[in-house]
Amino acid sequence: MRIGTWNVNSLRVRLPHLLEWLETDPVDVVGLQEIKMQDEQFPHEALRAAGWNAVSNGQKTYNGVAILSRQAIEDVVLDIPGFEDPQKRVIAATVGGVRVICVYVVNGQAVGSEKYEYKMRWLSALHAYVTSEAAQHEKLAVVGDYNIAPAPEDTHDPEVWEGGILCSDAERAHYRELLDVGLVDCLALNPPEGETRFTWWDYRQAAFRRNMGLRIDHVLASKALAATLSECQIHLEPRRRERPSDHAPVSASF
DNA sequence: ATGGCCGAGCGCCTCGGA
Repeated sequence: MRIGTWNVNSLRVRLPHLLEWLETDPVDVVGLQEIKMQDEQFPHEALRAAGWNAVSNGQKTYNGVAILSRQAIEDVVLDIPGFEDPQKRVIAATVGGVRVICVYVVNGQAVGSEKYEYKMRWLSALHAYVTSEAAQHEKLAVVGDYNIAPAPEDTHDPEVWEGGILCSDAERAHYRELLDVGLVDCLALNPPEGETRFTWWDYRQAAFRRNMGLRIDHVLASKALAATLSECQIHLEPRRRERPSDHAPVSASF
């Protein structure tokens, strides 16, 4: 099974890119982030016509997540149970015996800001949720836009990024805590062969062409699942298109 | 050209993104 993740930055704008990518690359399940639309607007028909089932947890303008699968989608849970949050950032479902949690982690804006404090609280709640899910599902994948670059080499310029937002010690401690639940960072374990380790590039300053990026989109897999990990990919084709998302899709094969 | 982004909305500026 190949499991993917992609922050599409508006599904309305990116639907043609998504359909083309799904046709080109043999993923079986994919988590989407920043769909930026309500569930009523979700393009179920276009996806179904292309052979995809989908469940979404959407909201207007901001955030919004979804899971797409060729196989049947079961046991859907929205949000982090027990954590009060108006922002739609989490959706979970079971596909082919694998529990998949799709997350759009809070950005946090600046270290020490109000949004950063929200990010800290949010990550604590995610940790509790993932701990509980890991206890119930041997095969678990937690995929998404984590808005955390786990290590200095996950930024194009540590001089600029170290200690700042996405790279602070507290954010990285939260990330390690998730791994300590018994999850493996698939891209870090099995880096794809190719020109980059990054998954996001700013729209400004020709950052993609110059490979000035960050590795912030991750596929985390439970040890039982990671034991069968064969290949990871960062799909650069969609990032090269006209009017791209600023994130590239990432996938891991099990 | 060493750079000056992009999506959304009660839109023509502001917010949020990372």
